[in-house]
Amino acid sequence: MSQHRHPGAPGRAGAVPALPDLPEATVARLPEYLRALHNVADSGHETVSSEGLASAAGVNSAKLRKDLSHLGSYGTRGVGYDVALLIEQIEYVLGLTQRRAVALVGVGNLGHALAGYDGFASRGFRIAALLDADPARVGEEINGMIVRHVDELPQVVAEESIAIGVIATPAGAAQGVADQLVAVGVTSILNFAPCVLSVPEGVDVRKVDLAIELQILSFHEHRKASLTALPATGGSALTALPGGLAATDTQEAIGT
Amino acid sequence: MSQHRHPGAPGRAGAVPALPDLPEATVARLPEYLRALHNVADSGHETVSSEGLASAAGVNSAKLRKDLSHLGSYGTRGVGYDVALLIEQIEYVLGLTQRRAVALVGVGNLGHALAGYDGFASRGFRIAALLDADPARVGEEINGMIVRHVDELPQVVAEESIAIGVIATPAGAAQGVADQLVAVGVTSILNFAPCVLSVPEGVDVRKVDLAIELQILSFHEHRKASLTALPATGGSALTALPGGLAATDTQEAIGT
DNA sequence: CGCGATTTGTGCACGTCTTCACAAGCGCCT
DNA sequence: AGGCGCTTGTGAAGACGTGCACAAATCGCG
Repeated sequence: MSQHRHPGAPGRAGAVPALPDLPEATVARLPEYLRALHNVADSGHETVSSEGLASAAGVNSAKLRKDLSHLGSYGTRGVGYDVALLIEQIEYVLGLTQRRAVALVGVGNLGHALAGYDGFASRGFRIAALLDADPARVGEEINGMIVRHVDELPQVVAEESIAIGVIATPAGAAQGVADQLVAVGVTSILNFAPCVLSVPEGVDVRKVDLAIELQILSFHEHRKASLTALPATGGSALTALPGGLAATDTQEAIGT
Repeated sequence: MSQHRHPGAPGRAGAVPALPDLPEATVARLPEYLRALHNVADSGHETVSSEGLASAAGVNSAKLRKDLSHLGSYGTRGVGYDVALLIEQIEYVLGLTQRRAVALVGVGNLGHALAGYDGFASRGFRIAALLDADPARVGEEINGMIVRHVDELPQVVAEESIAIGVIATPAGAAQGVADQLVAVGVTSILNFAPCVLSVPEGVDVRKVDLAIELQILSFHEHRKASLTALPATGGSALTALPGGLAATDTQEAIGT
């Protein structure tokens, strides 16, 4: 392993240099590494150690090294990782070498915000279409784009070669929209509606539920409260939490 | 074990009936079960089997049973789970018996949408304060609430006894806001800014990064494309994905 | 040219999560 | 009252993810 030759990234023509099938946990962390790497690059460093990158990404350095090793990584012992090269590698693996077009269905409260979110544009995506089922919303202009009716999905997807759909409708409408998306060839869905989607095999769904995140935090609050209520000496239950707002993980000190 | 007596939920006075410390993976799924249970309740069923609830929540029934067993669960063999009782139990464990107040910092694009998101209100939370650092935004009314300046945090937190903060600022401002939140006694943070927060021990942080979710989907798209490109017979690469938009997981057929 | 400082890549052990498979328990019907 | 079918709760096995600790590799310096 690790003869110094780049297996896939640079010659980005035919693609298909046999993507290694990474552990899901690793895949989920690669985007975070990518973001951290861009920060490091912006701060002028050409290389970064696993330690430095790990703390910038909020993980343990051993985990980071193992993750990177899975993609046949590009580090140099005694030196660290070449920032530019690693960015290129991760972007390649994540399929971000070309900007991906996504369709956003549901331009309500949340959809509106997503349509205007520039974090998508800066991280490899292009919102290529806004769609809604409500005729009252069709025609509205958001962020320079016109909202079209969801029934135009077939044309829209064909025009823009869209493979990813984002659902930001109410829960009741989500399954229907998912079916429509699948029917026109979308194979990845990001679902913001609080419901389970059922899709054919081969279609990937990820779900983001804002209330669930809060509920998980609520559990920990509850547990913390029930612990500080009994134990002996501690004192300073809910109201205290005195000074020390200092660091714990220390992500500063990146390259150097 | 499992003598039929409710360890904690009903007598909701003194609390502290020794929360069992659940596996994190279980905690992360409880909110989904809760949502599914409300659906079941709305459809009129009084009991539900692990199979039924599991498919409504999009998980495997063995996993659901084990999860519920961790909280000393309330099922009856041969019958299933009492829907109302289970709802009460899970809400208790998640600390949702009283509505929790949260402070939302950052009323930009995304923050605006979060402020108007009714999913919070209906799932046990109350947005008790909107804050922003930009003087131009202070005073604005959103959804019946007035935006206050972030420096008023100490008063706001005291007034409303807030323990959870939501950060929806740009990445650059997030760490500063987190420090401020921690300083006034907030012990749980939901972070929408694309950056790592460093906080003292005892403070919980959960992160939601919308672009990361898309990048994970992008990886799977890339992999699917690189697989359908080579293999022999398949054909129908990107453009096809013919009919069959049918079900796979089938979450319908809930109780019955 | 060799040596020491540094940092990656990884074998191994450990812990957590998932899944299977089945005994124990419950209600209903005869 | 007894038996039968259904469903929970759980032990045990397996899969997966994590973190330690160290050998291998590279650089820079004397």
